[in-house]
Amino acid sequence: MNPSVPITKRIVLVDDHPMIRERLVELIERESDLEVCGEAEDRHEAIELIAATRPGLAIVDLTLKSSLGIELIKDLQVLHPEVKILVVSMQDEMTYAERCIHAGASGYITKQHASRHVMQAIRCVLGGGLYLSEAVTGHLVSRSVGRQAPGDSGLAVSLLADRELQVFELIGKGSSTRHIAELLILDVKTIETYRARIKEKLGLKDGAELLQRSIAWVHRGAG
Amino acid sequence: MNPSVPITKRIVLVDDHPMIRERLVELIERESDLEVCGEAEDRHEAIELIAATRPGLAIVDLTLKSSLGIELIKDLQVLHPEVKILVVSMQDEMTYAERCIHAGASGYITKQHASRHVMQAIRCVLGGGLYLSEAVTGHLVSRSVGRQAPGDSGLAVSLLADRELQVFELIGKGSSTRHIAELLILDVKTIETYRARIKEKLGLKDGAELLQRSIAWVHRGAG
DNA sequence: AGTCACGTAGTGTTATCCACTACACCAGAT
DNA sequence: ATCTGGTGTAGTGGATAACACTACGTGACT
Repeated sequence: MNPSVPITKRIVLVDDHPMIRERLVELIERESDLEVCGEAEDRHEAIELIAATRPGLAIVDLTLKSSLGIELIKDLQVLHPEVKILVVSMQDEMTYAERCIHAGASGYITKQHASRHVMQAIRCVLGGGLYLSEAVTGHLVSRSVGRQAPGDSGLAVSLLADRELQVFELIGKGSSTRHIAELLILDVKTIETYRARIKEKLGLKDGAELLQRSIAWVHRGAG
Repeated sequence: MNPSVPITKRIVLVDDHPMIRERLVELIERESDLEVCGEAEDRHEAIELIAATRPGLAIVDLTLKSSLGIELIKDLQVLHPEVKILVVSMQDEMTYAERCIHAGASGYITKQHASRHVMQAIRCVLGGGLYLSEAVTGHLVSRSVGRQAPGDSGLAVSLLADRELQVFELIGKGSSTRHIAELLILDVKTIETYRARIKEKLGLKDGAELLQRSIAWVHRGAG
């Protein structure tokens, strides 16, 4: 590890927006010790490319055309656990960041950030660190004070009791409290209690946050 | 109009993704007869900037933070009808393209397209033309040729007015009525009216159905 | 044998939804 | 040149749903 002869780190880009890729290529190639060794537009391409090139880092967009980015992250985690993953997403929702990290990513940054933050994130992740933008860290830290060990389950959703989870899922599908009550043959008041307990356990502020979380949960395949 | 001494065309960029802006700046500055005379991240900034600089073209992202893209186009159409507008959007839905053109844009291209298409679009619009990517034109043409029978619906969602669609999308993302009102800087009562009109147009019975439909729409377009 | 999480439900207050109305504006149709 | 209809905006008043808080039996773990 002689600093005067640094090893060139190889990076692949997975994003279906050419302009973003082009910009990333430029940023990366400008650094003498980094290079882009390939680009992919979807999950399939990405997996082949990474198998072929064995890069040190994959920069992945969350919202690929045909496939969910998060699935790609999980795949890569299994297939190539040594490849670091940095998520560059359009979404600023914390929900996504949490899921990505849990799925195995080492960094999450949104496209709202300037390129110098992106470079920072790349460096950080390549150096073995975990990169999260401030907004997100605040949220995550406050919820994982216990800093659970690797096995952890991570997702707060696993804190939910069975009935709570059922209700959570139904909320995410857009069912009203009344409808859920009828479905489960319970009093509306009982469902309200569940809602409250879920919000408490997941640290959610109001019904809207609960709704958003549950939608995300239902639509990005459970953990 | 001596071709050997072309007038430099001035362009403003309105997009909340710095990386996209950076890439566009690069592409544009590379052309000798074009220049970027300013950048904005939201509607307000954009309007001030355009009033101040009077560019020949504004390149506008549809999905600004608070999803006011279309409103911006309408504003500009009224305030500065001489400024051409090219929409560069993440959405490939034709619904949007159609609306944008109607609102006064002269071009619509998605970020999925390579930069050379973007340049083409810029040239086309600056030259006084209308630019649409193939997929979209096909759709528009087929629609203006007769089609549109009563049962049609094609997409019921296309019955919605612009504001209604905005609200519909925000509902699908789990935002509360209050939150939507704040985002769009409107009275809660106004949003309630939109909810009612959406329900009517889409034939939905209650809020839960509205919620479900909007979630489905947001999380897998069309339907 | 006592705490603790869970499933269930009640009370009272506050916020939201809903049905209806209003009105200005613009675009097409008559 | 006027009428009609869609759109963007907002209000009123009554019906519903959400929220905060409390309650209690049951089983589990310590």
